[in-house]
Amino acid sequence: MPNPFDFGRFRPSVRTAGGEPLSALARPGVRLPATLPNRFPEFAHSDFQSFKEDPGVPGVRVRFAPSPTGSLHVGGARTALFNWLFARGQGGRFILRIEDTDRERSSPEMVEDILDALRWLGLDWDEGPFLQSERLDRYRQVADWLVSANKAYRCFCSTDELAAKRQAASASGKSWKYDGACRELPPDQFRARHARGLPSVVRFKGTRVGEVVFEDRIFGRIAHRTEQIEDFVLVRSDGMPTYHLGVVLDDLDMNISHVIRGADHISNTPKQILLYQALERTVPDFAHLPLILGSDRTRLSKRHGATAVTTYREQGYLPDPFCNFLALLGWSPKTEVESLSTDELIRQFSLKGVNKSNAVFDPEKLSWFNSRYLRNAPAERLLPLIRVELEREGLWKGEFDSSDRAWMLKVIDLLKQRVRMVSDFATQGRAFFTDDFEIEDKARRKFLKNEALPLLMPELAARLESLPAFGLEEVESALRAFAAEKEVKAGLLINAARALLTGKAVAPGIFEVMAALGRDRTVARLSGTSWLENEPRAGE
RNA sequence: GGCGCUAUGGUGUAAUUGGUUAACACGCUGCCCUCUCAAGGCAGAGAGUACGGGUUCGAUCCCCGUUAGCGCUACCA
Repeated sequence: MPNPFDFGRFRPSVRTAGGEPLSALARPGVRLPATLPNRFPEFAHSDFQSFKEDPGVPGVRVRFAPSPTGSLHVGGARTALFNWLFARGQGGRFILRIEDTDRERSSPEMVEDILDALRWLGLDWDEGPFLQSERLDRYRQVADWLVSANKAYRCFCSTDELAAKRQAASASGKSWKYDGACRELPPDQFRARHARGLPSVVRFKGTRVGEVVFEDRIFGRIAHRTEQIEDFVLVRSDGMPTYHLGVVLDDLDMNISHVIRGADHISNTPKQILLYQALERTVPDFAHLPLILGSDRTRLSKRHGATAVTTYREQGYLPDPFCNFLALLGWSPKTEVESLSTDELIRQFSLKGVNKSNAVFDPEKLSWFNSRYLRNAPAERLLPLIRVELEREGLWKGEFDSSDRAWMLKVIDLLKQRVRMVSDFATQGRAFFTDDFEIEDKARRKFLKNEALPLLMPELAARLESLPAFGLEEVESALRAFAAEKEVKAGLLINAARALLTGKAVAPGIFEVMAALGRDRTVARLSGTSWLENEPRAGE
């Protein structure tokens, strides 16, 4: 097995135009403040001061950091999966963090929803979930330090002012980024505005020479010139940290070794690297994952149908095939075998197998994985899942899991062959679990039109009723003998029986159905005549 | 608009220190099996690797340009 650490240790660098490392320009003697009381005593390596002295050792620590502005979608699930697979494969730690600094859009319900979805997928976390909203003091503390070290500054420009400038620029066809109006505010002006109680944000004081270069584990070398990186906001006027401050500080405090996240963050990475530099810390490894798109090659969204993981759970998809399918979006195993159990996924996953191009989400293939999994799963495993579906339909009976358990397992084995989702057991298999079912029109049209049937079926029922035993073979030979005797094709009887017994045009082999239903139910349904009365309406 | 990234059948992905009939899976078509539908078996269609140049005996692979798509360009994350 290839060693996933084979590709060497990439370190990003920031260089001036002259080529010397930017850290050489950093002001000497600047120290971080003593850390606040640790709000996360669970962290083994979270001491912001000390871990720098102890590089190398930590091992793999990765994280998934969704923001609770919506429920977990397939893109997020794939990101979580890859982090989890990497951690599990490396014997590392998988940490869950909730980025809820956007007060407007975040909600506790969504946090629960995301946790639920992750649990369902089987992606268990080792630490967390940690909420950024509980670390506010820490962000402010570090932001203050940054300001005092002249690596950030307070900006009094109002959003209106900025919007106006941006407007003006775009009106004349030019791009605009923050002009640094407050960057070198004279002390007296600063004091004056401060005294007036003007709201302000904290902006990062970026350098304007050289370029930021980093080696992405997946995309390779990525370079940005620093001049195109504006002085981004670190702390909003309401005191809440922005994403950039949040991620960097959290990844530092949580001692994250590999940042594995969506490629939509590639362009943010240089900003964050600058921040790491300003904080005088080493930078984690970055691995950006290609994005998942809808069938029209635009970013997956609601109008592409289901994007929330919970929707798939509700529709009867299973976590294992779901993860298997997700893993194949952007990653491929070394071998040609695509159907992998979660354990095999862990064993085979490597960042080296991840490609760079965006992938289109194909529900058909997901469905194939799901049906394949269902077909091969032992009935015992499926029973609890099916129970949920039957309960939802009001079809569940206690005996199914007690006195009739053996029978139930047999029925599951029968039905699982041609099912695509768990919910199909309750719909396609309804007639096995209750006598209250309808004969679908399609079955009527296909199988019940022959005029001889109203006479034949009750007679067949009588024949079956008198059978000494009601096993597969007895039933089959009885039906075939009856067909021969009446000089009709066995298929005519078989298909009519299918419609009468299951209500469906599609069902398992008819003799298996009869054996599973048992003599009484089989005879009753075949001899019943109610189907003659409800003719389907004309035109249907 | 600026900046960044990407580009192999319809979809997901393989492939070669540059040399293969460009491979596998989903989907699709036909046949077999057969009591329906799946499954399974067999056979097939579908890309000449976005386009245009270059380097080379030879390019999907290296270089340049173009195009397209996506991402970033917020006091969202």
